[in-house]
Amino acid sequence: MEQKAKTARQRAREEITEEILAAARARLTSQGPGELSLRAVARDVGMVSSAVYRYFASRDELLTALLIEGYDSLGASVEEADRSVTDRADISGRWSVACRAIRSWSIDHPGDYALLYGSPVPGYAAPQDTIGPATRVISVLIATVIDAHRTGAARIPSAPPAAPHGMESTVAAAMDFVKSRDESALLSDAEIAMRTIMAWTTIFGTISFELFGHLVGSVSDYDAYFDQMIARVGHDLGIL
Amino acid sequence: MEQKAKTARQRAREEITEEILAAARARLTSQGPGELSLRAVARDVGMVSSAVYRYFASRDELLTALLIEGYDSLGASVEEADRSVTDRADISGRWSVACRAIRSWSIDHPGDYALLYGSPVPGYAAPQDTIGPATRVISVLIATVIDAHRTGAARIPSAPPAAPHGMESTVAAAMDFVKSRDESALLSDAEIAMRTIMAWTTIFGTISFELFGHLVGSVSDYDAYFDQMIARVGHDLGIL
DNA sequence: TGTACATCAGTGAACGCGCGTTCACTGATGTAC
DNA sequence: TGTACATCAGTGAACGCGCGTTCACTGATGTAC
Repeated sequence: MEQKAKTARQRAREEITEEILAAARARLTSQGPGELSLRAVARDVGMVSSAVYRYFASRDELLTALLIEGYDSLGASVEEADRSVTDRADISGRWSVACRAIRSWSIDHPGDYALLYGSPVPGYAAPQDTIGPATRVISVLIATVIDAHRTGAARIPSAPPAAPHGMESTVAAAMDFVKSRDESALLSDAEIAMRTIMAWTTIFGTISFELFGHLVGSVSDYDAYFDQMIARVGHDLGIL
Repeated sequence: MEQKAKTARQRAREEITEEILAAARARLTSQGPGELSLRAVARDVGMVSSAVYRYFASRDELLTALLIEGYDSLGASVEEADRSVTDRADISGRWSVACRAIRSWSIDHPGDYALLYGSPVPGYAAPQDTIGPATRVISVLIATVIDAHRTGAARIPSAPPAAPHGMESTVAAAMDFVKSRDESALLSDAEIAMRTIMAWTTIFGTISFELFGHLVGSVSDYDAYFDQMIARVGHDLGIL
């Protein structure tokens, strides 16, 4: 399939596909994904609406491509941020850099963020292809947690006295997920798994609250708040 | 303004206003708020689309009414749950009952939840009238935290070593909010304020992740997970 | 208690609009000989 | 290297649709005398 020289047609196709996606993503900034209009996107790109059908079979297929591109873009940002910490034993550095990368990307791509983490588009069900890209962020976080325990830098958090008993089955899915990726079995401690999911949820909950306007009366300095938050979440998780 | 006997007209107006709102809320379950169609709502109620304009001046006004109703409905549920704990010194009981009430309401009203806590409707800015109702939930949580400290049942959480210094201004808005409600100044400890906002954010972050499908591969038992989560969040906050 | 007028809920037609998708077409690009 | 045919990107018209909102109207309800 791989050819030495791409034909002009192939090159043009790839470029225009990207142009359409870029225009659609730009539209998402001011419009919800449910209202995303194929005709408007076509207009932005400078083509007639029917021409888009040479690239995407339907509006839903465009949405799917946007979802995948979005998860991949966010995932790549976070992975790159993590990789930028050359001292791999610097768990604290890796943690804050990764968390901040999530937030920075979200602020820079509010439209994509709403598509990925806002209310789902009614009548649209994301296909299987989106699952892989969607797990890239949590995978970086999990890897950091696992490394923290490998190097002995982490405590295993203890369940608070008020917590209900018997938690293994609650987070079993997460532990299976980690095991399936053969990341050793260190996350097989249920308490670590629990706290990792909580951390992940809190990070995105914070970003959603910030972007969707729920922190307006409560937080004065979003940057500072986020840094304070991830320090506490990392601490509660046992890695800071 | 208050009259002894309402006229038939007045009674009908109130009832039909409620019918329209109920139909709109039902629509929100299967449609995003951005796609909410006035004509569809009118059809559901059994009137012609123009008749709705006797009750709401525009689609935006309908949305505003739905927002207020939604926040009030959620707020009332949580307040009632809190009130149901007769032993006011039972902080643990009040905490879990209130948190569970938030989740129960959300699961029972997924459409309203998406309207309140999902991506904002593009091109629609919520007016001032929604602020009051929107603060009812956090007010219940804050009251519990304050009572926990009043009765001496709570610890003041300490900032983890990794946390950046100087946090007072970060959560100043929240502390002002509490002070303005004259709930004594006990939340004026910045660390408590910080942890309270984090708890609030985590609770809604969890519900959003659950309802929007992000926990599918990670959590096996949502009920159990939620209970485990609020136990830990309450502990981290110092009240459990 | 009865009449005259004012208020108001609901009707139905109409407005101008943008939407997703289909289809027959034109003309440029690519491929086989 | 040149020609003949196949592939494919983009056009423009058309389809049927639902939308928010306006408007003149009818008939029921409410109010003042």
